[in-house]
Amino acid sequence: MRTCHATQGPSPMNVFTAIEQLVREQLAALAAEGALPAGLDLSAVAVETPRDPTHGDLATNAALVLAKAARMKPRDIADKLVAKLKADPRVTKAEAAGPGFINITLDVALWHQQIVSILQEGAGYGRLNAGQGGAVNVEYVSANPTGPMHVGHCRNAVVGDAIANLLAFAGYDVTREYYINDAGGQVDTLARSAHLRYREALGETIGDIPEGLYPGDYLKPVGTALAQQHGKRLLGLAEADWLPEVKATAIAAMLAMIREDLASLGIKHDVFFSERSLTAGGEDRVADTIAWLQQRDLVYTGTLPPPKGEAIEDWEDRPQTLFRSSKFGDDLDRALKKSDGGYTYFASDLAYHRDKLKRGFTHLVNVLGADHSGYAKRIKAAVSALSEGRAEMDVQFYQFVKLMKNGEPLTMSKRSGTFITLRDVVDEVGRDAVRFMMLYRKNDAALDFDFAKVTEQSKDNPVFYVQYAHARAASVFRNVRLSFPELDLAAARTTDLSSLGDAAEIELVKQLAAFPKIINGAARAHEPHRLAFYLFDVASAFHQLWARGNDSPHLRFIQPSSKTATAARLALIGATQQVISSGLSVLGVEAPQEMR
RNA sequence: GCACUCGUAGCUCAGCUGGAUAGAGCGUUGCCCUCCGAAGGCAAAGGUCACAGGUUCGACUCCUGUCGAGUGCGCCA
Repeated sequence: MRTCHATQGPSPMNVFTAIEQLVREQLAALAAEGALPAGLDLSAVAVETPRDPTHGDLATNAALVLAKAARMKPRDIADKLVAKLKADPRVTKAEAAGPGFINITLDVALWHQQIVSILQEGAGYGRLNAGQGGAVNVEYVSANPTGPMHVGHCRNAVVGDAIANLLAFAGYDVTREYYINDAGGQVDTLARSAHLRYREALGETIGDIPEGLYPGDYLKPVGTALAQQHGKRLLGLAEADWLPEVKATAIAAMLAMIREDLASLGIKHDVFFSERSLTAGGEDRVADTIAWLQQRDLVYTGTLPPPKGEAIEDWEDRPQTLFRSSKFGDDLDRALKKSDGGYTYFASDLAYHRDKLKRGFTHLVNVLGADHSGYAKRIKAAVSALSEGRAEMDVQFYQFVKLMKNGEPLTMSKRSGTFITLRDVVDEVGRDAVRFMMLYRKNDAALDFDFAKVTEQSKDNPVFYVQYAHARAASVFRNVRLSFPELDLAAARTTDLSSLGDAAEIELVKQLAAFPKIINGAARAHEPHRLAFYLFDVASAFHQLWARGNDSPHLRFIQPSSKTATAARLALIGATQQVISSGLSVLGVEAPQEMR
């Protein structure tokens, strides 16, 4: 996929893209002169900030990556390119170094322009139009509607929501979707559990909840509601007669609860898709899907070998309806029908994903817990078959969250119904802290979530560190009115920035200039944690610059003796605030003006 | 047995499409508030990137194997 940093607006500029473009232009010029072979693949040519600041502002690997295809020594290419780059007025220094890197030092005015561009673009800075090719569907949470959400769902919810935000920010047309598993045996169990609470609400003593039913207190209100609605009418009915009604009521109640839980995290899905709807209303879209696959010879009747691991006691070697998923990279073909004749979960999922494709999505993202990792190949195979190779499916897995308190693990017991709900966590530590902590880790890394640490307001807790940078910046804008009542962000936007030149100031601008690159990479990889770590780095650069003012008064932001210097620094601070607030909003975290 | 994910500082973790001397926080040691918010900053110490091969100008990153951890393996969802 091509990287794309295209932006809207009058003439916004990004240092990275501008210099990358310059490098490509000069490589093309060299090719035109015959100094380089024509038709070289430039896709691997990159411009990045070198780790060692003595290597200049930017570096390109162009000579290194082109050497082989061009059949030239890296240093020879580098020398030719250096000569070209030096001729550009924006470049003050260019030299070949190491194995063939080209280190570039830029006119400081370019960094100043970067600040102006960020302020010009405002909330649009960092937005891309990388996704103009197609619509993307992000399916996340999809918890069974059998109870309140717990911490495991929490990570799913936050990661999925951040991926959706990220893709939207990168220019994709995003739909956030929740698949309701309301067709299987678990919702029947829910209905039976609710029926028990119904009898309880009518005065019956029910004693211990039988093994296999859901014991949680959260079903008591459902029982009460059923009693109010139906009186004793349901008591006389056979299970087959009361079950559908009770089930519908219970599922609706559970979904309402789940929506509230999600809302407490600031999450709202666009579509709630019911599994049951696939086979309701006189149609059977699962059968339709199987028939569609059958026409393409992707379904057959056969037997599967028994699993090699632990022996299955009631293994029965029977012929069954199978989907040829092994033809699309899966290890085995997969069953579509159960021995009782009903569809498997996977069969429904095939129909569901066919529906997604029919709705025009070309990119599908699914967020699942690590316990479903075995499902990935299967569903990818399904999408590949159903879209005939035209849509791509990515499954993001996350590891489980270990809840801790002061270093001690908190155990949850489903039996007793005393698990820790998502709501408990949000109520105790707050939405922002929960969201940031869930995102401050790679998805597939295990996460210890310590209540004590997450509520602590210190550097140990990256949420506050980043938010504090934003609040500190806001306080400068409040304070500046004392010295220069007429100075504000609008005034700073058009000011002369030539007074900015300290290494710490330019370092911060470099960080800010990388924002669109970070968005692009994180969106493409579906890895929101990259953005969280980036924001930590921006905050760090800002705090460092701030602290420089302690020892060097001339670096303080507010310079009572110089209005232009103060205005220039306000521009830098304003740009920093913009990046932090935009980035945090993608993560779904507030950017506070004040944190006292 | 097979598949997926992972193994980086004492601890918890980053490391972008393969780039230059592998980074951060915590913890440890020593510093910095008469001064824009110290919820902050500076410095020191701390590494066989699990192990062994391979690919190449170059490997924490890609390939193979070994060891170790987690997850899963018709008809649950």
